[in-house]
Amino acid sequence: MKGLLKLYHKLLKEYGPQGWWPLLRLPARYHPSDYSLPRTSKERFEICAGAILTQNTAWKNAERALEGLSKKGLLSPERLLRAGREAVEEAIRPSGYYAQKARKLREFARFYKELRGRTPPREALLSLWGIGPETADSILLYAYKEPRFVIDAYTRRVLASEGLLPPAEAKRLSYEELQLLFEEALPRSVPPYQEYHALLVRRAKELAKR
DNA sequence: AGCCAGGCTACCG
DNA sequence: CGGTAGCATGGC
Repeated sequence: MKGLLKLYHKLLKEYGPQGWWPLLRLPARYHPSDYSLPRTSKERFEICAGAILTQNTAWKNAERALEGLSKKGLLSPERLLRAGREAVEEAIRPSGYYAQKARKLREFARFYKELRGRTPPREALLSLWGIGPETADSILLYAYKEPRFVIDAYTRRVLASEGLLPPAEAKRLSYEELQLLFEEALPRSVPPYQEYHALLVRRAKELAKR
């Protein structure tokens, strides 16, 4: 689908680089045009945790949960595992679904530790409780810099509103089918995958304002 | 005062 | 397979 590449350039021109994924230690959180992050295992884990905490949740609330974990010194796999379930739930309460997300974080933490820095296969991520396709691909793309295009609810809306697909089609196509469309339309490279996904979210938010 | 937010699981036909 | 209830808090 050729229109996909055109849309990318259009959105990039209109909004500029978005600098995803946000990190707590950066005052502005976002880091446009800096594709060197994450640089440490700590930052990598923070991205993974954020990907879980933001499931069906506004980023602002996910960020509060991350800050809650950070403030209590729980933002690491070891500390998450050592802390009690209740302490984790309490720290992440603002992000909602706190009981489920506490379990997801702790199960992911065990998995993360066993990786010892290696990049997980997508199938391994998907086999974890609480990690679906979008969360897995967000982790791979932003935390591990693997070229996997992330599809979310916004993607479908923008495709339809930009006239690239009939609304019924945008809805009917599976996650993997949509992902393939984007991955075939773009150069197989991490920065454009990161930017395009973030730009689609940006666009969808602008759209929602009216 | 509802509706929605950077989903996923479990269970249904 | 596709469709849907349940999970929960905070912003608008």
